[in-house]
Amino acid sequence: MASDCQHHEHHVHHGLSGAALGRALGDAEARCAEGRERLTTPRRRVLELLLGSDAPMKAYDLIAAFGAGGEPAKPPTVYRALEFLERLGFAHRIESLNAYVPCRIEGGHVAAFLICDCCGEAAEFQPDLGPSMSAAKATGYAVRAVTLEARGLCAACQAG
Amino acid sequence: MASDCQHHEHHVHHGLSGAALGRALGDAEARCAEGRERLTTPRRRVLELLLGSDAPMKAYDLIAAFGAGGEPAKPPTVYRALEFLERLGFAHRIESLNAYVPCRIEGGHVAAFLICDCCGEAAEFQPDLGPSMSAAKATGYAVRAVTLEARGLCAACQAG
DNA sequence: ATAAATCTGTTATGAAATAACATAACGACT
DNA sequence: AGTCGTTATGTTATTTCATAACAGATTTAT
Repeated sequence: MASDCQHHEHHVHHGLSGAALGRALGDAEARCAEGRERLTTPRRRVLELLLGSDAPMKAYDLIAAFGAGGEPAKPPTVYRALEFLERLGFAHRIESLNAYVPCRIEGGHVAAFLICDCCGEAAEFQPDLGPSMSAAKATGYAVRAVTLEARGLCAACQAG
Repeated sequence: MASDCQHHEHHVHHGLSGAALGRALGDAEARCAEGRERLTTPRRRVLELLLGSDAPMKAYDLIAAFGAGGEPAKPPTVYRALEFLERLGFAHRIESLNAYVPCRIEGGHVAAFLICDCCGEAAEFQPDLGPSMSAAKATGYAVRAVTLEARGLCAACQAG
């Protein structure tokens, strides 16, 4: 997390738990089945950890939290799971944080984030990239993926 | 660099040398003087390496290339210089590559890049972020900095 | 059943970045 | 010129992030 702030009371907590978490995992399972992909144990576990978190998680946070009894995972276990989750659109990597979040937006989309430098929250949103990318088209580039990360202060942290 | 391609003949080479490099360094020196900042020896050397390169450079590329006689720099030397160059707008970090480029656009601006996954070229351009960021405004975020990185294939690598 | 493909477990290593503290250079002021 | 506060550098060590390589297990299709 960034430079921890004092406004956490004001913050929406994104982490899922209980039935909501179960439903999200079930949805993921179903979407895997459609695509002939397998939500195996380590993949499911990493997704569960991401969905349960209120903030982006670092790879080594996931590694430490992986085991039910507190035993850490080996790094490749988690990195492979993250690779899978990203490929299927269940998770996104936030480059400027070296951290990961579960996807919170339905449907195929460009991932874009508003990241609070004070409390560490990362809010996913859907940018309208049409105008930005028309400049790119002119150069002849064939764009495959776009990363957009905006750093600043969330409403709660500005207020505090 | 990415998965090196065979089309390098088609590519524009961005690296400066000779008089052009000298002019660019002189400009930087002048801009520093205006802002009461100092383009010291290690800072100047790192900027020189970036300006002379045809592609984004990794920090450890810079570390290895730093010494005139082939002696590497110590990591903090280069990381501090990069921090300075970014702060003054002389260089940009490309998050999705862990690499750095000299700034190639005049005036204060948002840095955005088109990155070729084949040849490793990174073209800086000026995005129109108005529409994308109106969504952000609605959430109450105060945005301080924006990173936009588009991955794909440049014109030359599509052709080849 | 068996082959091909995919996924996992494990060891080890490589790459990227920073912490901490000592020393040196600069700028402003008297 | 001296000296004080500030800014920059030098150096050692460590931390953080990520992947290579290969053996073994599991799944899927035939």
